[in-house]
Parts: sequence; structure tokens; C-alpha cells
Amino acid sequence: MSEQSDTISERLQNAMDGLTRAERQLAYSLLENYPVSGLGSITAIAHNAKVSTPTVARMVQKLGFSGFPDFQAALRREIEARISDPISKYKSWAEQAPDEHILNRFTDAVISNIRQMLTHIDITSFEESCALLADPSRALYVVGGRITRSLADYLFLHMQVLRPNVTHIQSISNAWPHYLLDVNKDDVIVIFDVRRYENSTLKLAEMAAERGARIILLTDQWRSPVHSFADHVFCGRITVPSAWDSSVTLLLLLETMIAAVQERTWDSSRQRVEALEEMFDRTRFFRKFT
Amino acid sequence: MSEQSDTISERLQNAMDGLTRAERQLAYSLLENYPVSGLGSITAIAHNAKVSTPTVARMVQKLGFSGFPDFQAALRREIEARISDPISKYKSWAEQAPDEHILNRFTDAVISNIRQMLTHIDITSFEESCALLADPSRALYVVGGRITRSLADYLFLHMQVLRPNVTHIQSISNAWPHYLLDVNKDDVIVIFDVRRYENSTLKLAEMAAERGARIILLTDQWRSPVHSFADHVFCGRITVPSAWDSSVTLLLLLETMIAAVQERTWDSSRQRVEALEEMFDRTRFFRKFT
DNA sequence: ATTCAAGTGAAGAAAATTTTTCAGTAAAGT
DNA sequence: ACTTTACTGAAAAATTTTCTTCACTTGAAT
Repeated sequence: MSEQSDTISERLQNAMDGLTRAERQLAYSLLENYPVSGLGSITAIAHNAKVSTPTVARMVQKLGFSGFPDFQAALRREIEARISDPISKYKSWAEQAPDEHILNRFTDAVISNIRQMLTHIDITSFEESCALLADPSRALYVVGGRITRSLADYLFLHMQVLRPNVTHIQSISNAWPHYLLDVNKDDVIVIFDVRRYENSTLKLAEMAAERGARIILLTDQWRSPVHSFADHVFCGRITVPSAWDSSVTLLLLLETMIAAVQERTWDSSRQRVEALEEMFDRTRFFRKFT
Repeated sequence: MSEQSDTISERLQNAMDGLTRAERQLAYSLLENYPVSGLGSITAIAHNAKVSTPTVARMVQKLGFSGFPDFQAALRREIEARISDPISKYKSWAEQAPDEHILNRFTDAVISNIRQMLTHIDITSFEESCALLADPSRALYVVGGRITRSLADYLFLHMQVLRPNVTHIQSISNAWPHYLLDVNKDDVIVIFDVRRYENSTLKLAEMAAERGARIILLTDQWRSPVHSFADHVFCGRITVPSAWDSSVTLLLLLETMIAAVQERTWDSSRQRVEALEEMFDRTRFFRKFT
């Protein structure tokens, strides 16, 4: 029935000549605020266009749909395509390999994870978190779990360059209480916790919250229980075609945060970065970049 | 009833704690392809989330709507706002933020890096590298630099679960020679080296090559000098709008490799993974996933 | 082990939406 | 002026959707 590749908008335009007065009035009304104007019930649409419901029913049949629900389903598909698709349906990523190759399947999943995470991200929370991270008057602690310790380490490395007073709480659980002794009110703790959520991490969050620390949590779509203690929560999707979870979304968020903090602190961090560069040059630890 | 200024996405997130299992399942399903996933009939949505229609009706009431139609109307308003907002143009990743927001610029750059890396990747080399990593008769060494040590750590963590005989060569440079004593012909070394390339890493590569080891190099688009000793080279693009480089492409490649190795070794690695799970259960180190 | 409370979905009741019927109206042709 | 034809919407019929009830299950607590 509804098997045409044209958009509904085009179909309306093309059919316009064969439409009657009331139908045309309806068509214009639909195109007015296309495509959302077609989302309500047939009654609402009719009322909106100041025509009767049978007119709507008749017109969508003229357009080639089997009935109003068929028409609306097509409209929904159009909206879906329009909303959820910047780049994703990019044919294949690694063009040498078939679509079913793990490289393409995995990348598809990751891209869709990225989009999903960013759709739900709270910008205000993001900005506030960056402000917290950039504030040198607050000591900064970073802690990760079994898998996420790599991410924690990555954040620690970069923050250490940008600002003083950064500590990576290593995941040897019995050393945690010692670190917590130093945590003061309004200090900042970044906690990484993805499934399977670790009890010790939850304990640490609880204790830190009691001491009045600000907690920023990076977790997965199912939200670690730590979230009830956290001031800011960021959920990255981590599902990929693998027995493991993916950390790519969280790394992306992390790097973006680092970039944002870097922008905020550039005046003060610039000297630190330059001093670091100078030290590297002296120690000849690195090759000159050519 | 539905008069709250939050978006439905936020309301779902906030309500999550008070939701039951089936309701939560539904909530995730709604967030999955938000907001279009909520456009169909209550029956369709229920079926999509694999719950019953009453569950849907109950949950939207918990969210503060008077009923499903009220909920759906709110969702339509949101979609309308999104689509007809000329600023966001539904092209950006984080739609709450303008195109020029760091979140959108950064993500754009990363996506383009990913595409670029995958266009140029050599599939044969990828497969051969996975085969090397999956071969338990070869000892496996992993080594990273100042920044990439996090990636090295990440690979190490996963490989350790999948196979025996994995070593993370920590970047305390004067300990390296000790590790190298154990490296035999045909053992495998994965080396991470991005700019600024480290002298010690180059030395290590040279020595390992002399001992007949197979070298897999993960580097940036400018190719670390280690490449002249390497059997397989993978270049990830790392440029982003930041003073720092991005490791996302390399992490993506890494995770894909881990997934591929995991597939190859599933027969043998399965027992290891299960044994690990069992140990976690016993030590109660993790919370049960609910 | 037994009880209890909470959660869930099948099935039926209620409400709505969609479709059909049909009578009234306006415009064009004779 | 009369007929014909096509169009339109009110109202009823048909269908679908939403909501409610209730019995069954599950998991927790005594």
C-alpha cells in the first residue's frame, strides 16, 4: 500500500492537483508544520485543519495509504529517520571488509552508543562538572574499578598536568581509608563504576559523601548504585557485539571534559604545560617531534 | 498532570530508582531510541520492550502523567520542539547544546577520526595480529608510553582473562631489560607509541626485534619510528579540538581486537572467564547485577 | 518451610479512535 | 428552473486502543 520511496511531503505536493477543496485545506495544514502536525489522532488533525475526519481518511487513501494508521506509521518512520541520523548509516566503515566483519559491526555499535550517550547528556551538569574539575582550590581525587582503572588513570594523567592537587586512588581496597582521611568538604572525587558494580567503590562513595565531597560519577547506562551519592552522573552506553563491554563512550566523554577543563584553566595551566615540555626536553626522554 | 519542565528523558532517569524490574526494562527501551521509540501505540511500545501493556500504563502514571495519551502528547511536544527548532537542526550529537559546543565539536572530530582510521586499516594485518594475540604458545607482552600506558593496561587486563602468559611491561624504564630477558623468538609484543615518541620505547622495540619477537604497533597517523621494527602497524588518527590528543580511535581498535581474539579463543577462554566469574561471586567483590 | 507483599501479564471492560454510511449542500450542465 | 454530480460532515458502526481487574508468580521475611 504505502510502498513508495517518496516522502509524504512530496506525495502531498504531487497529489495536490487531484485533491478537492477540503482535502487541499487539509494538505496545507499538514505541510504547515510538517511532519509533526501529522502525529496526533485523526480527529485532532481534522480539527486542526478545520475539516471533518472522513476528509482526512479519504485523503490519505488518495495518497495511496491503506488507512490513517498506515499513513501515520509512514510519518513516524520519516521522523525517526530525520531525528536519529547524523552520520550513522554510513555504508561500511572499513570498506575492505564485509559489513559483517567484526570491525564494522563493532564500530556501528560504538557509534550508536556515542549518539545515545550524547542524546541524554545533561549539558548543565557537564559544565558544572568541568568547573569543579577546573577549580584548583578543591583537591581532586580519581578512582576506578577493576576495568575502569585504566580510564581513571587516563584522567589522572591529564589532570595532573593541568592543575595541582590531583590524586589517583589506586584500587587496592584496604588503602582507601587512608586516602579518605585527606578528603575535605567540597573536594572533588571522580568515580568510575560500570557493571559489575563493586561494593568497595560504593562504600568509598558513601564515606566520601559523608565527608562532604562533591562526587562526579561516570557509569554505564544502568547507573551504578553510587549515583545516589553523586552530584553529577554521566551514563555512557557500553554494549557492543562482544563478551566485554566497551569503554569508548566513557573515554570520549572524559577527553571532552579534559578539553573543556583545559580551556577553562588555560591561563594557569599554560605555565604548567610549558614547564612540563621543558622538562621533557631536558631529560631527553622523548624524541623531538619531527 | 504533565506540567513539569523536565524532559521525559530526565524524568525517566530520575524516576529510575523507584521503578520495578519490568518498568525499568521499559524505561531503558524507551531511552534506547529516544524519543521516537515512544511514538507507537501502547501495545507496540509494550511489545518492543517485552513487557505487558499494563506495565506501560502503570509506569507513565508513576512518571506523573494522567495516562498513556497524556504521556504521548508530552513526547510529541518534545519532538516538535526538537524538529522545529532552527538552531539545533537535529544534526548535532548533544542536541541540548549548540553546534559549537565542545561536546559537539569534539565528537565530530572523533567520528571523523574513526572513519579515517577504518578506511585505511589493513584487514589482513588485523586478522594476522588477532591470530598472534590468540596464540597461547607465544608469550604476550604489552607496553605503553607516558599517556598510552592506560591503553596498554586496558589491553593487558582483558588479555589476562582470555589467555595465560601475558605481561604488562610497566614504564619504569630501568626495569625493561629484565623483562626482555624472558622474551623468546616468536613471542608477541604489543607496543603503544604516539607522539611525542619515547626513546626508551624505540630502544625496547629494537632489542625485542633482535630477539626475534613479533611486534604489533599501535600508533598515530604520523607513525612512531618503532614502525621499522614492527610486523603489524595500526595508525589511529588522534587529532581533536584540544591541546591534547585523543585515544578514542586506538581504544576502539583495541576493543575490536579483544572481541576478535575472544571469538577465536572462545573454546579455551570460556573456562577462564567462567572461573573468573565464579571467583568474583565467591569473594563478593562485586554486587550481583540486577 | 511458610507466609506475605509486591510485581506482572492475560483477559475482559471501558474508552477512544477510525471507518462507513448517508443525507444535505453547492456547483455545473442541460 | 431542474437535474445531475461531486463534495462534505454528522452520526452510527466497526475497530482499535487504553485501562482495570484479578489470578499467578516471585522473592523476601519471618
